[in-house]
Amino acid sequence: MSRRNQLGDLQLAIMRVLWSAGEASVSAVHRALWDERGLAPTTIATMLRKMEQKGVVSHVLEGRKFVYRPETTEAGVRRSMVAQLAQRLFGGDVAAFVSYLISENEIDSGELFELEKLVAQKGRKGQEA
Amino acid sequence: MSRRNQLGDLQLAIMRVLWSAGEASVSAVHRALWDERGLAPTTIATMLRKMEQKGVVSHVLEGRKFVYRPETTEAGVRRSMVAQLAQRLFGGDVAAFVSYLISENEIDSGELFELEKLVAQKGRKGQEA
DNA sequence: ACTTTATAACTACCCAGGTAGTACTATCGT
DNA sequence: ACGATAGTACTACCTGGGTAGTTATAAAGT
Repeated sequence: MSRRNQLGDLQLAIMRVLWSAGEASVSAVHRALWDERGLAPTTIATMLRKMEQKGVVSHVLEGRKFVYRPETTEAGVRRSMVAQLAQRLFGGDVAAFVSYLISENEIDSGELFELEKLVAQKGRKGQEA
Repeated sequence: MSRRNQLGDLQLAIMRVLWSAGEASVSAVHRALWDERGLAPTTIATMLRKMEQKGVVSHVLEGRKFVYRPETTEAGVRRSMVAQLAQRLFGGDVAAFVSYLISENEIDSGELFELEKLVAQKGRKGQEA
């Protein structure tokens, strides 16, 4: 569940297409990313092949084209990638990570209010257990 | 301030040594990381050379050995790396990032209490402005 | 049937992180 | 003076992300 879910930038972009579409052919992915990246179709195809070897997508043959499906969830990828950064930067201490984010970044007060509620809620849940 | 501060795992480990010691020779870094990694001294030396080309460290000749100094701060590196992940995963929305972290990860209630204070404090500061 | 066109496979690069051996040089101990 | 030691430089290799050309194949149009 770990190394597998560490994705590069292009891989993430491709996964986003697959997650939102459910499944997509190479050319569909290519079209979806064309404006944002302008890559050659073969680049997309190569990347998808590499990603399949890695296990994050799979394909089925449909007519004469490959239709790719995601084999990992967005939540899982987020979890792994965040965990890895937390590990790298804060020795895995997520709370330290969060407090760093709050203190070092500009978060507007509306967002902070939402966070306050979220933290309070979580806090109560923690108390129950 | 961007690509430069994206560091790999070993690079981060080396930087931590330099940050905490202020400066260190190759062999000092090697010794400091020996238990944790067991790498060859030449590996450390090579990495430091690569890091110097990148601009994150510099060296001065002291006697017959190179003494390396960090040329970037821990805060800067954290900022860049967190920003990059926030970009990759949440389109740069740090608040979304934080709320994700709080909701999806196990943070114990003591830590949450601290966070609550921190958020409240930040909230007040935001109100003033 | 023959050409265009779509699709996939293979191959090849580049870059950066990571790992380390080998070669050279200077210094140090005897 | 000479061999061991310490230190750097150079070179090489592996991996994975990223990018794409070239080639093979199959389908589809005329």
